[in-house]
Amino acid sequence: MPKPPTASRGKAAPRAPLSRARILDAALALADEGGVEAVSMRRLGQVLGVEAMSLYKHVADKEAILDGIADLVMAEVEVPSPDLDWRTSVRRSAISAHEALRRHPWAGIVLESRLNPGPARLRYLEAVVGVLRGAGFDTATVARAFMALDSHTYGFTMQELALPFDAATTPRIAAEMAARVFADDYPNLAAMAELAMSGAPMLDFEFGLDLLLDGLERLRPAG
Amino acid sequence: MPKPPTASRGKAAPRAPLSRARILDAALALADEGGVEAVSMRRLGQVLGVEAMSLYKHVADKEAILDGIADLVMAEVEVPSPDLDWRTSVRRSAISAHEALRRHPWAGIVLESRLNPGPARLRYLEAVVGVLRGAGFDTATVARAFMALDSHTYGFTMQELALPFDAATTPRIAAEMAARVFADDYPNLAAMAELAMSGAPMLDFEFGLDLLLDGLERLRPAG
DNA sequence: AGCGTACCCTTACACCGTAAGCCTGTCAAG
DNA sequence: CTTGACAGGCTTACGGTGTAAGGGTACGCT
Repeated sequence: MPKPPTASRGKAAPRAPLSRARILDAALALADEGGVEAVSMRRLGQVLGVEAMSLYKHVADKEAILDGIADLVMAEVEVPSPDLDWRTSVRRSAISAHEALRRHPWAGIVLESRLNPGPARLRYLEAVVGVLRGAGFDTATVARAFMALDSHTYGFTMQELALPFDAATTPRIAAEMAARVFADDYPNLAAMAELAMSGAPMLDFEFGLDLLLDGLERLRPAG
Repeated sequence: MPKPPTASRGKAAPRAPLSRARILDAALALADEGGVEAVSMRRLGQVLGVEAMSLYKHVADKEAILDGIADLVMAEVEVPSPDLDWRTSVRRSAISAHEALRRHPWAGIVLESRLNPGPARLRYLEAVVGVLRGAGFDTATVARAFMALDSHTYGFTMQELALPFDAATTPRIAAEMAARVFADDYPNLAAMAELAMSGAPMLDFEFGLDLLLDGLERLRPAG
């Protein structure tokens, strides 16, 4: 006696019919709570009440799933608006990207290892490039500027996430690090650790961002 | 009849006795030619003429191996000298780090996911922080400046490596991309693709780097 | 001579991604 | 109503992964 696969009529189907979107949502949730290595085809199937192989009817690869959830994260970042002035527009979207990447700590690594940008990423790229061009930068400078800005966003976030402390626990761990590293061998790092112990915020995404934006503004052709 | 495990006396031993260093060297080679996913305990053992489990006598984990080879890469980067002026010193070491990461394309991702810096990394951190402090920056600014500089180094390199083209093949692939992306949907990206097709170098590590250094110089207390 | 021990091997387990093929409920065409 | 195609799920299997547990052996020391 096979258990009824779907109710014969309008009775609520025992499970929703599975779809690319449902798979990606579940994968995103898995990644958020357990990191990328927590999303495996088997576990994903389990969460969805389905066997692992069933996923392959809706998705080519595990790679495709990673592509998908990476783009879901990209879809969360605020696309720069062409209506604001270029600087605040780009600044806001960079900050928004930083926040999105922090919300999904696994996403940086995944995005960086992806070859083909998804639609959300393309939309973002298009908009940023558009705003920069609109600001009067020539094409070559736009390319360089974009690389610099995005490098800071990704690089900063990933270092930040790799750091062994989050904002809340900074002083504790910093003290521990200071002890390990102590004085003699690394005096300069010890000074940094001391600073961190004082509770001063060490992580300032906007510092580097503004350095870059200031520099770009200075390069911008008048008009 | 077990094959002679080691020659009874001075006859050249059939294999060197295995050691952490030998393991790391082999792992580094493996990673360089096949990426991180090419370094597995079994394959590593095979390369060293040894069974996988034997590695665990010299190394705690696979993680420890990754820690090790990551630090080997860090050891390749030029530590900033306190004798040069701060700017050229920091600049040179950033460029050197960029080159080291390019030589070992897998290293960026590995380094970013590592929690505890190895000795080479510590040496590098200590030196950079030292030079920045020597340049007159106060501690808080040193922390921010360092984060910004390192973010650019890592972020840029990783984007660069994720890009589907290297310098040589740029025009070809860019053309292909331009076709895929074509005009209507992403006019700005199309313009970028066109630029890339013209053969103009798109990747300029030093552009963003100098933006940051210029900004820092301006922030630097006089004297 | 005998012992400790450093080193390597064997076996085994739980997990991974996915190729190949089967089974069955649904639905449109005849 | 019958029939056939087919979509969407399941089963099984293969070759890979990291590593826990324990077995054996050859060397250096006393």
